[in-house]
Order: sequence, then C-alpha cells, then structure tokens
Amino acid sequence: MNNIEYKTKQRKMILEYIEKNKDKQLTAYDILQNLYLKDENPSIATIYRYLEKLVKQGILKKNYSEKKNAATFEYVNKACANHYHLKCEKCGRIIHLSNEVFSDLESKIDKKYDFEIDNVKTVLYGICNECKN
Amino acid sequence: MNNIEYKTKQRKMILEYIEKNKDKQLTAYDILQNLYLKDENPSIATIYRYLEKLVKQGILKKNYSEKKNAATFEYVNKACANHYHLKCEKCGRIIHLSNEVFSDLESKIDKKYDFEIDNVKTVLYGICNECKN
DNA sequence: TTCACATTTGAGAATGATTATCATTTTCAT
DNA sequence: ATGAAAATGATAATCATTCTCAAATGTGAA
Repeated sequence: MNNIEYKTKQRKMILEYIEKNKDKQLTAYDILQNLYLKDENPSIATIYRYLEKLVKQGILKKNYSEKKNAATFEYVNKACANHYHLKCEKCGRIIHLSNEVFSDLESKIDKKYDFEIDNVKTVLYGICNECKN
Repeated sequence: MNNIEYKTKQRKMILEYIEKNKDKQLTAYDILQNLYLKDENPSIATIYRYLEKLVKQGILKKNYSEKKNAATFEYVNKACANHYHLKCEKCGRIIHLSNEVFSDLESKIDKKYDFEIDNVKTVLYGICNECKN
C-alpha cells in the first residue's frame, strides 16, 4: 500500500548502464546484452518494467525505432529542457540550438496562432553539414 | 522482372478508404474493419503489403502510435511539403504555418549551423489556443 | 538481528502486431 | 486465349512486449 521504491541490484545495474550511455537510444535488449554476463543480471521482464517506471518519472523518454522495430529509451537531459534541437536524419547527430536563434519564432507563433511550443518534444529534423557531402 | 503495378480490386478499395480519410492516422486493422463486409475484401496481409508500397511511393507516411501499439499511416498532402506545421499534443489539431513565419529561422540556422531543415518530417509540438483553456 | 510485509524478480506463458511462405488466382500485353 | 509476372489469401512464423504468480529480496520497526 506504500509507495516505496526498493533499491535492488538489478535496478542499479540498469540505471548505471543507461547513465553510461546517455547519448544513445537504447532498447531493452541492448541493456540485457550488456548486463548478461554479470552476477544477478536482470531478466528482460525486469528491464522492461524498470524502463517504464523511469519513463513515468521523467528520467527517460520513450521513442520508437522503425529500424530496430522496437521501443528505444533515451536519457532526458534536464539541461536540454531550455532549448531546441536539430537532429540529423542521416547520422543522428544532435545539435543544441542557442536560445536566441529560436526566440523570434516562438514569439511570432505565439502572437499569430496563440500556440505554445513544447521544446522538449519538438525536434527539428534535417541534414547536417557533414552529411551534406 | 518488370516493375508494373497491377490494378486489383483490393488495392482500389484500400486506396479509396485512405483517400476518404486523409486527415486520419490509420492502422492496418482500421482499414480491414472497414472493408470487411464488402465483396472481395482484402486480407490483412494484402493491406500491410500495400501500405508499405504506398509508403515507398511517398503517398503515405508511416508513424507509430504508442497508444494503439501499432503502426499508423497517414496520407501525405503534397501541398504541405512547402510549409511547416504545428501540432497540438492534446487535441491533435494541425495548424499550417505560413511560410514567412519560419523563413527567418531557416536562414539563421542555415548560416549558423549549416543545417538544412526537412519541413516534411519536422513538426512543432505544443498546446493550441483552444486547449489552453 | 529478526519479523512482517510490501515490493520486486525471474521464468516462461500469453499476447498481439507484423512478416514470411507458398499454392492459387488475377492482371495484362501479345 | 495464353503465359509470365504480380498479387492475393490463409495461415504459420517471428518477435517485441506484457502478464502471471511463486519465490526472493528490501525495508522499517521491534
């Protein structure tokens, strides 16, 4: 009936692995494969359960990878909640936009459409300079 | 060995249904359910196969619905390839941005990051005026 | 430390979307 | 009408994810 979160070895291992791979989009099986050989490694069910819990806590963001045909999870960098991002469709590189680049658009859209952009969910897709060549 | 596309009754039915529902995100089973009672209705396998074909042709865009736990397909409106869109996270409403609102940002980003935004894939998420209240 | 109990885990079954298989049917150019 | 290529349907196979439930573990109190 309480709402206590037990600290188990499995959860620690999972979270540590995620934190070591903050920049990656991990599937449940990615994590399984990497913890596989360790003592008291978590089962796939535990991994899925804990990932969903972390999503609810806002620690992870859940996505879906067409290519992998599976859900992927990425670490939510709180510092990134303030600015927008460009994501290259080819190499996946993420560029953090300086605020001033976007602020004009935000206020224009607010005035004209009375629409409040969500800069956590919004991603601007395109092709980065390296991939153009 | 040829690349001919045969016109079959099943494909006509599927495409007609999609065109009647241009504004919706359809799953394969949505289509199945609606063609179900008709003569020579397509099987689920045919629907999946044809949907993927339409995606390859650029007629549909494939998405993934967390809620439905299934792939969804939406009609690609060619006219929308020229401008950006706002999408309300609550009601799903889509607002078509007038070009001038975005053009500033595009050139700023191009200059500063040498990044070319893809206005087909990019969607700006947020909350629309109606949902604010 | 030990107890009582809520929570978590693991193994495997169940689910459900999507894809593959392959024999049969249909399309269409000739 | 014929034949080759393409499409279809029924169903099996695949595979990610969720469910089930007995057993194990974490936690706070005594």
